Amino acid sequence: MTTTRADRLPAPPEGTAAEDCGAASGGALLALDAAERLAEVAKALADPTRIRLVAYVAAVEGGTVCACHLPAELGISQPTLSHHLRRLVDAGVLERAQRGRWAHYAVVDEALAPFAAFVTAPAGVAPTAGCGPAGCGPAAC
Amino acid sequence: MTTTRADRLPAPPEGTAAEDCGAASGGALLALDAAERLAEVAKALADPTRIRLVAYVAAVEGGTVCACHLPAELGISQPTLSHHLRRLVDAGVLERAQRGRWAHYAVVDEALAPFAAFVTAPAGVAPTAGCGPAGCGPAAC
DNA sequence: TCCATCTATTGAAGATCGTCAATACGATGA
DNA sequence: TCATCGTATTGACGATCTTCAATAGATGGA
Repeated sequence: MTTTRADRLPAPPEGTAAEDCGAASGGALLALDAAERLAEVAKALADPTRIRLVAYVAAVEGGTVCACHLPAELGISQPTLSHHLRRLVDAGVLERAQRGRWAHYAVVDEALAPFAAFVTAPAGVAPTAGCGPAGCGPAAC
Repeated sequence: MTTTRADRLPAPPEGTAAEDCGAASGGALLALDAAERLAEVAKALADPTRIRLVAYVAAVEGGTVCACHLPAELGISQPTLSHHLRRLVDAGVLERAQRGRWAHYAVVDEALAPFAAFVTAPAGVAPTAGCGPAGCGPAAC
């Protein structure tokens, strides 16, 4: 049973372990639908190739993504590139404009903003912290 | 072939499409290892249950996560909860301290910071934008 | 009209993931 | 010492994901 850096965690005050479990009885977790939306963005980014694509699109003026060389640079095939771009568009992370033969992409900041807020301050998106029925936790469960 | 909101993307200037492809010849993508590290955090968060767990841990004073009620509240079994917590710890998103029978968790801000920076400003983590060999892009490829 | 280019889709295969039942392990209290 | 509690691990199953070969579709130029 592995233990990480225990010293990093504040020790709960003596005799208050049960209450430390959560301030409010019936404390709520983040709503499932909100969590699912955040998880969709995370899933879209849960691949190094897609991370690189988003970084690339964000950095390129005008957002043209050239399939002609990206597959070689990314070490993937053209259909795989198309698949990843599709995944990013489906998740709303990128948006796509077709101009003639060429597809142009842009990062959708509005799609990333809630996720950025979440990873910057995870507690900020949770409703009242709590851990269930009153009296839950060490010494009480 | 779906088209998203084309008007959101700036049209490249006339006659500059090729150059729009990227400013620097041999333009680099984000390094693969950097992308893999970012993708690891995204993978850890690519599940609504783990999103809720991280939000919960961040919100709870002292970070005690009570398995006694969380499975029911999350709609999962105790082994699945344990699995998810393990995934988050392995990814470095959470850290864990065992105190007697009880496990205490805390969010590792340092692990989330690079990812937060990435989703806040994806272009900021890419090296010089570019799209490969000089002259790449519409009209040049 | 035909050909080239850029991109998307389909199908398949292997890998990974989320889930739970069963079980195991360590800590604690009687 | 034994029972209970909180948590972890194992194994298995179904679902999802990543990949590429083959192919298709749209656009543009000759």
